[in-house]
Amino acid sequence: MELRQLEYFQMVSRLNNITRAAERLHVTQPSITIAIQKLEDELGVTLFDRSQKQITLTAEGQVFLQRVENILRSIQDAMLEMNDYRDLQKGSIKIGIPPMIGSFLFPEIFANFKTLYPHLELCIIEEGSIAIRKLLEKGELDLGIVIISHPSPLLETLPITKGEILLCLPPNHPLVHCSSVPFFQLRGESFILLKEDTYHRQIIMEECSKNKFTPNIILSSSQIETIRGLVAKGVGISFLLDVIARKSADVISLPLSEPLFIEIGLAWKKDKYLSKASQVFIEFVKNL
Amino acid sequence: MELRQLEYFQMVSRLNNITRAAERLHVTQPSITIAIQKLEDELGVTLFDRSQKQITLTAEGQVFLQRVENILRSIQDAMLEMNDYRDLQKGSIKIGIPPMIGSFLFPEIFANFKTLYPHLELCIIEEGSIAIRKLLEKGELDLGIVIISHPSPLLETLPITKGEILLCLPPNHPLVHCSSVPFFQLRGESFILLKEDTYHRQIIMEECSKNKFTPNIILSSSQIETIRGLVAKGVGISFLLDVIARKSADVISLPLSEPLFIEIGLAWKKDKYLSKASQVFIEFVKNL
DNA sequence: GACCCTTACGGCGTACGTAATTATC
DNA sequence: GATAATTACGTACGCCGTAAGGGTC
Repeated sequence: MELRQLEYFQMVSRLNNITRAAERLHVTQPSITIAIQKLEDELGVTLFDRSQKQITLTAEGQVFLQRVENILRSIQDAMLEMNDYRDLQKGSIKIGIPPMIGSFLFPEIFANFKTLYPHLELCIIEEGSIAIRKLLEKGELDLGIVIISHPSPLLETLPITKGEILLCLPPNHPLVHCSSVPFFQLRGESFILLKEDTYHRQIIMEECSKNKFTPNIILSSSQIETIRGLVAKGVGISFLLDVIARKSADVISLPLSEPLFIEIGLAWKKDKYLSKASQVFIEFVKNL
Repeated sequence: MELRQLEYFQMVSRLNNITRAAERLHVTQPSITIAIQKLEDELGVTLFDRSQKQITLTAEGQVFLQRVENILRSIQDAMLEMNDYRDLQKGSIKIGIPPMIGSFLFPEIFANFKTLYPHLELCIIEEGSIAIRKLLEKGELDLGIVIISHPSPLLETLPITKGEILLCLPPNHPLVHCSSVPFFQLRGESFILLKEDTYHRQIIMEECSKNKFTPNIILSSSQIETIRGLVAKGVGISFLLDVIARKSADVISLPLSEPLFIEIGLAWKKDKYLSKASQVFIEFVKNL
């Protein structure tokens, strides 16, 4: 059985005339005669009554026509849907966003992208940056926003922006009047950090070990807003990205004497197939 | 787009492996590679991720697979249905007919059915009603005419008609002038019965045991005509269905004092696939 | 190096078109 | 005799199989 035969059959059924059907389909009418004969042979039924000059569907032919109309419509639908994907009328991107970065960078990117590509769905996975990297490497995410200072051989990256990690203090903290703070001075402080699965935390921990002390971590959260609240209340100190810290009126943020810069970027698995939608997103980010 | 491409696509999707798919489909694997490439070209989307050693469906591919599974199933269905019709044109029904019932009921049904469905062949298996029931339950018959007073959990039944079992006597028998005969009066008679594999015989035997005697069976036959001849010659007495007995001029038939009724019907195996032809026959009998 | 997919190429089947034939009104 | 379907036949396109080439683990 061939689709062509079904299409011929459908047209002949509609027109009750092989010659007209042939004209419509831009083939000669013997082609249609043969095609339908073969179809009938294969099915083992007579689809058309040829006893009159004008051929008409038999009872079996009518039943088969119903089926064929359905089948051809389904195929049409499937092709149209694929066209939609091709033309980006459809498609979804699974993208991982870590809390620190997602909270300031993503809303902006997201809004702009959606106005350009309203049909594309962005499926957001909120995880720590280390978890996101693992998911990317496993191929379970299409894209992720990560700190690209720790490059992975499995991932392709595209820088988006840079940020500085600032020390965040309660307003009544003795250090608030310094213009910058050396890291070792934080030795005795209570630290409030992001959860273990983030590079942000890893960076702070590395600084501590460089300065030969183990931080007193009194709390870990993955919610920026929680951390900020705790710092404001004087529970402890923390570290936020500059863009976030600046928006926080109730905490004081200061640069470190040896400033900590991080580079933020988009990442995806090398050599993995990227859906058209993901490719478009990468292009979009490139042109920011 | 070609059906072959869709079939290849489906198999590759299922196995995630072109080589295996090629083996299953009895083609070489380049054929599949090419077919799928062309499909992707036509659709304008990438269906498979070929970056790993093992190819896997892309997001678009997964969507397309759903569609394709549907389409191929529809086509399969359409072909199966046409096969059913083909069987209607060339097909045959294996139907079991017991002697007593077949001899009066079947000729009439058969003749009418044949005029309506001249293409259908009715293949008649003549066996006793018990044997027919067993063949039905084994699935070796499509349909059977049986006495449905003894229902079977494996069989579906459709009542056709009822009949009364009449006592048949030679014209010179002392009981012929009675209007009805009590069964116990037959104690000393010579019985001529149908063979062991019939319910008809079983019913008579049950009556005997109810009346506490063992019949003197001098002969068993499966031929109604033989039985009738023997009764006419005065060899013994027998029992025939009313419709048959009435047509027999050379024997006298009388009702029993406690009349024996049987219900006759069409039966077929539950849950067994019924060919279109058999379905048509059942419908035909329903509308008698 | 083993496995798997893709590319290259030649043969063959077959679907198509042209032309002739048959059938119906 | 006109219209329409079928049959007959030669061509040409395209699918398939064989063989070689590139990737990945």
